[in-house]
Amino acid sequence: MKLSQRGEYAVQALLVLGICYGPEVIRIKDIAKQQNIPRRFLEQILNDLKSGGFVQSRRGVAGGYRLERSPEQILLSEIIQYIEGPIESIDSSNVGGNNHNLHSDEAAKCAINFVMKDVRSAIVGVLESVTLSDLCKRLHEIQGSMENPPDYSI
Amino acid sequence: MKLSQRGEYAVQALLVLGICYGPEVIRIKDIAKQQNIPRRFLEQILNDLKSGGFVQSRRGVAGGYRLERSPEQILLSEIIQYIEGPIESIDSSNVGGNNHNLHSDEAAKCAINFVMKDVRSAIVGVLESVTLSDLCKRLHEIQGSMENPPDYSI
DNA sequence: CAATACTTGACTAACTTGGTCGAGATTCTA
DNA sequence: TAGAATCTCGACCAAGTTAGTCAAGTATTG
Repeated sequence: MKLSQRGEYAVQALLVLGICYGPEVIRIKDIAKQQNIPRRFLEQILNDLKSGGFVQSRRGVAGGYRLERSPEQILLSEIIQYIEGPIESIDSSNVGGNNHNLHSDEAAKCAINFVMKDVRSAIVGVLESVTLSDLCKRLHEIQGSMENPPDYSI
Repeated sequence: MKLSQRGEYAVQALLVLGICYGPEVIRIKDIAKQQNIPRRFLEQILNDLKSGGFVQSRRGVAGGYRLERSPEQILLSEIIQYIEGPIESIDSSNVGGNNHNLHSDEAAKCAINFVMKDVRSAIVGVLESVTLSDLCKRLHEIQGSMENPPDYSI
């Protein structure tokens, strides 16, 4: 279970916007530079995040992006499921209901699906428990530990 | 979170071998037919499962495959992690230890990794709780519900 | 008007996935 | 011992996905 590059970049970008959350807008260029993301690629991603209702944009010379909602209101599960596609696939065919007339391969697939459904629930459970705000706090902690670098001098 | 076709076929094949677990050996051809898996592709997969220590093979005219261990001793997590690659990626760089001298993109990736690590643990947790034997039982249940098909006659 | 920044969609190179194929090695049976 | 059945090994291939680039356009500000 690994995020695609696209997915990781998306969360990184939202993290930056989350940290700087406010009425002002932040330029693609700055996010790209700070997070070391290819600029043109990030354009695509932010555009996509806009369609997904995660960010707003402003065009023109003082343009840029900001979050559409506050970081507390954005679940990591939403972001990732939007960018990477739904984790909880809605197939659920032959699960829990009538399992009649299944060929033996279908029966096997069905048995496997049973546990994969649990796996997906577990994933979503973890991701739903984390907001963008939580991630921002975590980032602050990590950066906090950088503010007091170990003193190796005598 | 979805199994690759390869992964699903692998579990299906092991399920068949699990159901028929015993000293005798089962032919690729039969597994392929029963589970509707492309024969040549299944050859690859079973060969791979052999390298992974999941199955034994016998060559020659009465050849075939059987499980290397009993179904109770095979965890679903082992199978899937072997076929699909490790879920619990061992990177864990910058996790829990010294987070000094991280560039801001590294700090962000680190924060993200923190929660992805939880996700992976959750996945492995579910998969470790299921043995091949459990899956076989589940399959029996599903097939059991086929033995008494609904009677639509008057 | 010029500069800046987002917008849109086409394009591409590299990689992965799902699968096929041929030739060989091994083993059983007649 | 020949031949048939079966696994073994590695090359090959088509289609799809991923990561990323590019060009031309639109909107906004100074």
